[in-house]
Amino acid sequence: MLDEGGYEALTIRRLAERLGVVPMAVYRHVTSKDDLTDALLDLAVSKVPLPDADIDWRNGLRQLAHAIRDTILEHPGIITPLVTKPALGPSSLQLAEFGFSVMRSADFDATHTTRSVNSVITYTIGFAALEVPRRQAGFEADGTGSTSLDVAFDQLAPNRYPHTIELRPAPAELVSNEQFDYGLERLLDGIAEHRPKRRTRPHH
Amino acid sequence: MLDEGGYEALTIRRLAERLGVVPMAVYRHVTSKDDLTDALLDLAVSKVPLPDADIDWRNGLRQLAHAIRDTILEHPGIITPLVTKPALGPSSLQLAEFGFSVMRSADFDATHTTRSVNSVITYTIGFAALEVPRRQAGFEADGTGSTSLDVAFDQLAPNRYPHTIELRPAPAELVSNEQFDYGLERLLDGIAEHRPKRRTRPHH
DNA sequence: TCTCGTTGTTTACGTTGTACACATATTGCG
DNA sequence: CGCAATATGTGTACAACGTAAACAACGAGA
Repeated sequence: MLDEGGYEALTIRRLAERLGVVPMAVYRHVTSKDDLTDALLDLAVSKVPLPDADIDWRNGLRQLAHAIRDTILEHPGIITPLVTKPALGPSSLQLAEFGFSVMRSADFDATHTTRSVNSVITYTIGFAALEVPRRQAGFEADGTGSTSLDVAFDQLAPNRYPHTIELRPAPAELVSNEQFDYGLERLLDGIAEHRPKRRTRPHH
Repeated sequence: MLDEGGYEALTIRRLAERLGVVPMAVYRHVTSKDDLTDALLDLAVSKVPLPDADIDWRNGLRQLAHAIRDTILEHPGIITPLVTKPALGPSSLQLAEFGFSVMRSADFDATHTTRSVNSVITYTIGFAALEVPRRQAGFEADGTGSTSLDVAFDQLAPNRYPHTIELRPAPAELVSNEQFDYGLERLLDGIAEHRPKRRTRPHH
């Protein structure tokens, strides 16, 4: 139901109807809607596929970020609970654990490791969260050619938004893989700058 | 009302009561609650203070990011509509316009400019969005010493979360200025790497 | 067969957004 | 000034929501 109609489509009554049961019957299995939402959130997070454990740090974080974004885009309805709740269940921590692992293997110290992993995950969730409603609002190219964002651009006062008008980012650009990758790679670039350079390289 | 009790506290009926008026009277001024929410969102965004226009690109983007985060933290209730709606009103575009301006002045090309500004804004909103519920859930240090996240850590299986346990990020760390700044600076580092180096430097 | 825990049902309450018809207040104009 | 038109406030009503409380059917173990 979450995937089909977003979070607003998930109601106890509709869920019960789909199960061929009376609304209150649901409450024998979950203590509240909040409880149900938490479970769904953790379920979605648990479906994020982790990259191989022996991957190098940069590819590891990159693939992790892509896996997280892909999962969110497959389940757009989880965004509302995702940004409304602390969301640090076992599955979430498993994602962080993977990031910690690949960075420690690459000799990053504790501080850089925790902060970098958190930054990558935050960027990823933030991007995907903002992306979903924009996709739904039809920023993607539709047949007619002009999107709702195009219309907004046409009404901009040229003296107040000179660069925006000159650049005029294509609406589809804002929610593209390229835009996501750009920010991710710049973040990884910045993290790479602070990787400790070892003098001796023990080869086993 | 949004600032006091979050988005859930904002209801037409309570708003009407505060105005000393009957609920339906509100609908003479807004066409729907969605309409009201949009207006509040744009109002909040319009309060983000823009840095000086002649600032260098890196300080400009940094101050912009901080201003956005500060504003969100002052008005935590806007997060839900912020991530639920496309949110590209005039005020939002004004923030992007500022970013575009400082980067074009620093000789970044069109592609790097749009993508970098979007990345910084996305990271900032994402960080602040995830930060607010965590602050409310009491990740910040409370008098007793142990937070809800501490309790979660204590229950982790050591064989599945070895690095997480070893690193054991302090709960307050996750929502700190330091964590935010770290990711922001790494992103800016990465962007700086792609700044075109001019051969000739016209000194005016 | 009887008991008891698990699951489903019925009814009900309070809260939400808002449609619709009506009443009043305010403003602009001759 | 007085009247008409517009702007604003009111009363009532409805459908949908989450869920508390008491009750009924069920299946498994003794």
